Amino acid sequence: MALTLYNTLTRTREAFEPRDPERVTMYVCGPTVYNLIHIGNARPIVVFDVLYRLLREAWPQVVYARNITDVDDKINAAAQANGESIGALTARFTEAFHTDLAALNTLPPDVEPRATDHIEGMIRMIRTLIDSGHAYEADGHVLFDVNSMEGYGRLSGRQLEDLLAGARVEVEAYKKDAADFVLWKPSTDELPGWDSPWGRGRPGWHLECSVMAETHLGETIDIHGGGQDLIFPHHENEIAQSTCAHHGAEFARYWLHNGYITVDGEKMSKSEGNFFTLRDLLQQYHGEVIRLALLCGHYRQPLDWSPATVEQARSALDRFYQSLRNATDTRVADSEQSIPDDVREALEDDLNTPLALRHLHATATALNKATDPAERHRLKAELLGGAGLLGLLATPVEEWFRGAGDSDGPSAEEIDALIAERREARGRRDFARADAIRDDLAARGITLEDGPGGTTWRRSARAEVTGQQA
RNA sequence: GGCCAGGUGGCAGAGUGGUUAUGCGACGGCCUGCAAAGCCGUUCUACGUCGGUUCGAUUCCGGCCCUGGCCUCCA
Repeated sequence: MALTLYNTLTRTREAFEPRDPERVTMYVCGPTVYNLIHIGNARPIVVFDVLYRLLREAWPQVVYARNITDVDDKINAAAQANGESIGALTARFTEAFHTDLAALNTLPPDVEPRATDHIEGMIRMIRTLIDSGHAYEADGHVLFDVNSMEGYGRLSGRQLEDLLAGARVEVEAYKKDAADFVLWKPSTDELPGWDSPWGRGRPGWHLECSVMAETHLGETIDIHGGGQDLIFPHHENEIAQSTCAHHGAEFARYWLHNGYITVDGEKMSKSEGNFFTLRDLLQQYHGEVIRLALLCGHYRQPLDWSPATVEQARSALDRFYQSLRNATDTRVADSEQSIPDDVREALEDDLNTPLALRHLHATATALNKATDPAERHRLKAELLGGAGLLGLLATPVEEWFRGAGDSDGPSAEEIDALIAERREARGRRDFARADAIRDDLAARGITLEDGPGGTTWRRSARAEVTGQQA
């Protein structure tokens, strides 16, 4: 497989070659579980899910780790604000995270380590860093000494002097250098804490990822992914910790970062408040619609989120599903699905999902046109296989059309009865009655389609219903 | 101030040194009792701006303008 990936570390596209072809490793930064994730948080999950699927096509074993951060000051604050225990809060939002992601048809990672299960490893790594002169204890804290490391700042492309010049935060007096970051900090009795050689305390943010990657994937991992906003300081600091703790061994060979979701051109972020939670979006749209919306643009480009973005994704999916619905004459077993070369090649080219979708559209068009049974079978198998690599078209066709839109419309039983009545009316050539039934259903959000195999129906998209009423 | 992305047709969004992206939308036709879906065709002379290189640039180089981001928690 000729996979090319853009590596943030070198700022170039590179041919991907796993360190060990028998065991490809990928680590993606997961959520801090203190609230519901928003669509911006979902983007990397979906993007790297596609990469995971692609890698699994080419290599026998891919180990994908995605962490859960369940110790963090934001968690402490949220628990206190809710009057809820920290354990209950993190359990609740971990569960919510899993539920929301399942709706997006993402594969579970092979390992989902939790920070609180790795405290021992963190303490061990801190000790190694202190012993090797890369960390120091000061005022109850343990800090990483950025000046002890050659090449600090390489990933984010910045010099220590620049960091100082731009520092907007008051520098703690105990830091030797303003850029030094916390590995361990003291906890009060009320806060979560663990005993350590430096007293009862809790880990700094960046440390957990270094330790969990080491524990589950080894000292050197192939791919490390996350959103662009993690490049600095999070990933920069992970590199510092891991590289120094492993005596210079390379931490991650390919660094991948997805672009932001924006709203009206501005970055979506929790602190700005301009975000949509995935939970809310799932109330309005099928998970596949949201998934496709995320894949409509290249992963490294910003993606502006608006109702139009999602409606467009829905239209595209309707088209794909319609194509499948028009091809019920040929059955494709799961084992018969095949990935078209052009779709695979588009994804191998730094995950060019828009180009892959273009090929999928061409496949759908060809399927709509094809008359030869063998060709129809092949095209349907390719449409399903190609879409499957993107994690799409996973919903049974009838469920797609009948379950879409508002759920408070007429029931399937009522619709079927009306269709039967209408068929009878059409048989009598009583078109006035037949059309009345169809118009009545249309007004209630149901579209009828008379095909060679009889009449099928679909729930109209919400926007269409609104549009007709307006 | 330092650093980094990006500016493509009505919208979304790939890509390429010379030949159709694609989807959505709009318009016309075929099909249909009429529709819907599908198919065919058309539409918008698309590539921020000014120079340069070139036989030829949206595509390479440089200046400029604009937008967004990072330098602080953030996917």
